[in-house]
Amino acid sequence: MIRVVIAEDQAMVLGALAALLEIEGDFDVVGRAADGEMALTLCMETKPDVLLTDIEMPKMTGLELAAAVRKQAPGTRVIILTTFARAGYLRRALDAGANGYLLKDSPAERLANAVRLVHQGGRAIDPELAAEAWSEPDPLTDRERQVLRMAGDGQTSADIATSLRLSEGTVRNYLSEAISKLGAANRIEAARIAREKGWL
Amino acid sequence: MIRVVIAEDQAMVLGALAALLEIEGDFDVVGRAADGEMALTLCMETKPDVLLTDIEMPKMTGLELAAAVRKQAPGTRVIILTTFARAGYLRRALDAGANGYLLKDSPAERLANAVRLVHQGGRAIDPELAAEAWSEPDPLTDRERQVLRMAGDGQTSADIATSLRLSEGTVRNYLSEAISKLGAANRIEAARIAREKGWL
DNA sequence: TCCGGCACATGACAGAAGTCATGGTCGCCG
DNA sequence: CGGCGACCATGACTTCTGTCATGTGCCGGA
Repeated sequence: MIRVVIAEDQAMVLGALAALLEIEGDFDVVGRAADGEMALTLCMETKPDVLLTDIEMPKMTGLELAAAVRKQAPGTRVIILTTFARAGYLRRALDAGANGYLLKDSPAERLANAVRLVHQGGRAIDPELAAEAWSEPDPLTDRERQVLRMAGDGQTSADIATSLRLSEGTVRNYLSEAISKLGAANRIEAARIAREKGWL
Repeated sequence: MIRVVIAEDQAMVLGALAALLEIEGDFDVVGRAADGEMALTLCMETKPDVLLTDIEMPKMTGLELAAAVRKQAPGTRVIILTTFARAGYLRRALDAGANGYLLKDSPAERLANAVRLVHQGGRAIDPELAAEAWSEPDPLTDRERQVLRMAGDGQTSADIATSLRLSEGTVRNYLSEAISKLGAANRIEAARIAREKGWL
């Protein structure tokens, strides 16, 4: 039996994933956590073979959790399971010591196999992502990203200029460059595109 | 046996939900759909007792799907299962003829009971949401909503005016009214607020 | 060392966005 | 019928946005 802890903030999905593994017969779900801190505690108490975790959770993200588990419960191997096919996330997950990275978009059958593979010492990277990881990199500079994020929340150029202690013209210029780099027609579209690519 | 079709765009979650129901013993998952159109086709072919559907899906939203199923497969009862505790969604779901509305945040045990309840002719509204449903109603008119949605995607007033065969001034006026009704400072913030409330 | 490339920064100007006053149409109620 | 309120529609006016020309400082390669 492979002993598994699952961390996922949507209770319904958490329960469903547990059912999905238990129906296979060779998994024992020894812990369920609704946030990162609870997951870390559970991992230290139960020393599971595998931790399956979402990224976006309250209190501690799955990426922080992966790093903490690697330090404090080194026998446990970590699989990240998330909605987001963002190249940046995969890189940070591997840096944090994760042994697997799956997308919620990929078929359910893949989950059990990935857990088995990682338990045996292998790696399980979602193929959809492995390709995308080497695709177009974020073209935005730090300032452009910062300004675009604020503009996407509805702040005016003047608001942003005040917050960042810049002139209004400068802010508009960053936005203009971001708009041009992303092939957008205005700040709204630019923010939407950047968000979709995971660059904000 | 209660015959169920599930519609959910994240394949992993779809599979997990199916496992969750099948493990109970009294459900038969007769169809799985990754988008709204596929779900509608499946419902017309298999005439399930209950359709369990997400809201945000490609091609056809869960709300549109609920309305279509009510018309074209009236024997099938519909439960909406979604992440979003937005009052506007619940209201529109009930208007569309849904018999249940569950949140992915609520415990997994509740799902099976809700499906059984709805199958017996009852209603299953998530208690977290039932209270919130009677809060502030959508203040936007049809035109305002339509224009705000397009503006929120990054279209300019001129684009929108052309699409809807209006003068540019009219479009700007609708946006101005929406901005004022929502207490926003500009179209971007207005679109964000409306989206969060489930009014778009 | 000198130059080119890059990120950062600014202001002037044309064009888009937001506000306001105004008027039209429809349905509803006294 | 007449008045009222809600929604739809428009143009004039002010404010905000997006673009462009310009300039600075910093780093790495020839």
